[in-house]
Amino acid sequence: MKKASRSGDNRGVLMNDVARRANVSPMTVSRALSNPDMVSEKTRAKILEAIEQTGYVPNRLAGSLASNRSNTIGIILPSLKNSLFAETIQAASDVLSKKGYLLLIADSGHLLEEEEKLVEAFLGQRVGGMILHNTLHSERTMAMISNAGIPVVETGDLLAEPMDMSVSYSNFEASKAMTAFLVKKGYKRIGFVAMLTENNNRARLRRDGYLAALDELGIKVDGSLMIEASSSLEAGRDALTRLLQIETKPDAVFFAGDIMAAGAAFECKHRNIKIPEDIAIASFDDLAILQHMTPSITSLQIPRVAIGHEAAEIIISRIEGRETSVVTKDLGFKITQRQST
Amino acid sequence: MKKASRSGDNRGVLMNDVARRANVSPMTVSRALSNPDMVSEKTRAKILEAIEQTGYVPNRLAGSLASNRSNTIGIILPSLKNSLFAETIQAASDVLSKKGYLLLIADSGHLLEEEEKLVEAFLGQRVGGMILHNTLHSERTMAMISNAGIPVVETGDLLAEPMDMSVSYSNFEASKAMTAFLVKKGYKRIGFVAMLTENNNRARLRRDGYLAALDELGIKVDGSLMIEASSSLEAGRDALTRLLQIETKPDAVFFAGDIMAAGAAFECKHRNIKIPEDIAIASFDDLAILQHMTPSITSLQIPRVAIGHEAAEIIISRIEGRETSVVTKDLGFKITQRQST
DNA sequence: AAAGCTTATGATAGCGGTAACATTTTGTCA
DNA sequence: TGACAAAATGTTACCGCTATCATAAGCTTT
Repeated sequence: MKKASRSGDNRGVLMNDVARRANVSPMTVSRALSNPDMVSEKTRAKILEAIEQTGYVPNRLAGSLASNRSNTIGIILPSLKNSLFAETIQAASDVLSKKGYLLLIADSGHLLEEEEKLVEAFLGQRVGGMILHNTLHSERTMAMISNAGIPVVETGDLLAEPMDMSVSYSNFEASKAMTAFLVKKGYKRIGFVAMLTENNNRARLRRDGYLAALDELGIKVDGSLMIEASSSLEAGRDALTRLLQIETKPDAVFFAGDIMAAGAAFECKHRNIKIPEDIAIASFDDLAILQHMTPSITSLQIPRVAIGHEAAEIIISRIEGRETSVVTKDLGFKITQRQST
Repeated sequence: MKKASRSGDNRGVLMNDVARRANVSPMTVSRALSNPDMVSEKTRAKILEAIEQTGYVPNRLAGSLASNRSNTIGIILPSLKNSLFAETIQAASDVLSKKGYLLLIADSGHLLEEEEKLVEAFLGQRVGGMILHNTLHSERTMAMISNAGIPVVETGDLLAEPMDMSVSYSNFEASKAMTAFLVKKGYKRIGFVAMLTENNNRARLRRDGYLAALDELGIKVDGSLMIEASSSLEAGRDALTRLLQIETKPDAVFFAGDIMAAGAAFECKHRNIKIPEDIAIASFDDLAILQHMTPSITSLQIPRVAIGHEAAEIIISRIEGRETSVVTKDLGFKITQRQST
């Protein structure tokens, strides 16, 4: 269409154009935008009018470059497929956009090296801070982050020694608590369905919590009651099916991963197995469907929204210079007993 | 901690440092990174080594500013709360990150003025392209976009006259098809639960599709069979309850919004209403749970993944200069008949 | 009304890269 | 082997904005 010559390109309205129109220097325009109080009311009005008239949109790349400040925050999740992170993202996004920050999002597909690449890309983009859901990182990832000196929050699990900051709940404690809850309810053979543990520390911690609870309560662990499954309805159905095939069936199953419990419940209905009479079911997460199902399903409420919220808040605090002594913030969890146990 | 003086600040390793270490000019380093073939193999090796040693991470803000090219794409959704967009986001993200683009994400909360602000913020960030799910925009939004001259894809509905490009399916046709399907199945009084139509063109189009089908098939519309509800399980249950209270009850209900049908199915189970004997249920979306429920629920399959995929592809094509003649791409839909009808 | 402040605005020099053009090195062929 | 094109590298200016310091304008104060 148009010649692509450097000088000829219309790159749009510049701060300079606004300045000329308002009869001030570009610097004053800059101030009017980022430090309104440093500019007299009259001048500000002139400038705003000029902006309006010209349709000027400040170039934040240039701004960030010059000021060495950025208004983007990066978030890396292990996956976007599951809706699970939706609430967290939304919460973070709410807080951030309210304060004028933009959210860069990416998923690592549970791969450490992919996370590494993404961290590098985000740092290249000079994000002001990062939220990482995974708590397991490559050496280089950690080196790059510590080198960058930006605030970073890890949200996947409560960390005693985070790279920088940790905002979460304890997967171990949560899992342990639910297991103990089931034991106290009188269940004797409690099955455990873990998420895939490869590269997923949360999955391991949940499994460890289950084991710790049994151990503490003096119950012998039966390996055949423990299996792994991916996070999906199908996997949940599958897992249930498998557990029903072992010699001495479980009287309760604790699904320590996303939406698997719902899948299992569907499978029970399908097979006409009564919950909780024939088998009790408990879930780690607390998706809306779990409480709407018949019977409703006992589950652990994870502070998804709070995590997004707090992570964003804490990063902003740090970016804006408030010294946050907080390094680790435990947002807790809650067990909601429902009809399934 | 440290003095915050401009010169004193350690802003990290610069291209210059790498250049010196590799005994070349910065420009050669730049080329080695963005146009490897323009640099001799030997030099490239030296440079890569220097980069490795120094841990240099190119500043893309500076790069984008100088080259007037950006590696970020923005996506604005009406909401992140529902998981609904997860698949689309993931699909887009996959394509984009594979090609080295980063995804900026934000939600407008179904508000046109919020969308406007976000578009401005994205343009300020000089995104290379944008994906907008909403198809209704403020005047200024459209002005800004046309002015920016970047590729923009609207994905919420198939548009005859998109601002720039449209990648989607026809909400109207889909809704009409499902309604016709129910009619053909022999249902006489088909209830319709719409999403909230305010600021939501898709909601209106779906309603219009329902009306058009009835009209075409010579069925009189009964206003009492049409209600609006927000997108949630609760709202679905509620809607069903309301429809069961009218004098002449519907024998089928078409839920034209996200997850409402699942809510309705739960409510039926709760009230011991048989599906499809007492009432048939059809859903607009096709979430995994719908096919796992008992009975499984007839629904419309929306090309969520394809939309994200294609939208991203087409934007990249345009950014990279390939002239895409495509303006509107219809990805279609599919009705999956299940036990509920 | 001049001195002494505070407040508002301007001039200048980068931020860290890349485009465009200039120059050097290398390779090729008569 | 000299001439010349192609390939590799360097030089310079500038992308659009902001930090910093300098200057001008407004306000007290006595």
